[in-house]
Amino acid sequence: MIDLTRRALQVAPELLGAHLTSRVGGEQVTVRLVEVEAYEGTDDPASHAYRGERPRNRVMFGPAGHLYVYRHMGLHHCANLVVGTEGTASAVLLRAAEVVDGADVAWRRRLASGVCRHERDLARGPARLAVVLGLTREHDGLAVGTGGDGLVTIEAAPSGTAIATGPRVGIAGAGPEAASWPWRFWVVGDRHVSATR
DNA sequence: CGTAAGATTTACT
DNA sequence: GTAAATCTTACGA
Repeated sequence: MIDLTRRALQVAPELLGAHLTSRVGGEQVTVRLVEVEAYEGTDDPASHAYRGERPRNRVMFGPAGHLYVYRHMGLHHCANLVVGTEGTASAVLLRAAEVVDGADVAWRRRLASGVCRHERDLARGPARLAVVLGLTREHDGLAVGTGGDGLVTIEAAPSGTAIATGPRVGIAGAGPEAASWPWRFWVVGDRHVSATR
């Protein structure tokens, strides 16, 4: 199993290929993570925790293994897995995944709050992934189980997944330096990785 | 208290 | 390719 008490930069690549199961809302969906980004808290200009603890981001300052879910652009939700030790505000943004179980539920949720044509786009992008998993602000702070128990659980990937790295997406406003750091990780060649504009 | 900008997605020209 | 949707948080006055 993955040790979530290390910093995001170290945990993020290990989450690729891992299976995440959500039983939120009484329905089960399992995805295989194919794209994530690391955010390092108060030292990272692109992190929501950069300017210190706030009501919205307080979960990131807590212990590892909890969800940080935020609302973005009024309409969307994005989910992070809080890692690191208490007080570091380290987190990993879940950007894209492949649905491996509960596809019927995933399709229903996506079509209910938007449009989706291809299986490839089911969970391709952080907000889409949150929809598929049924996660909203209500689930901010929810504990993530690592032993198969809980509303949301995560299961380590078999090792050997080929990984690529690159700059994070959509953080130009945080400055050119942070925007250049290769803190985005994805599975090489996987079609479910999100498109970058 | 008012305003600006945002870890995005979708629709339209 | 470009813009609109939509609302919360954050920051300045």
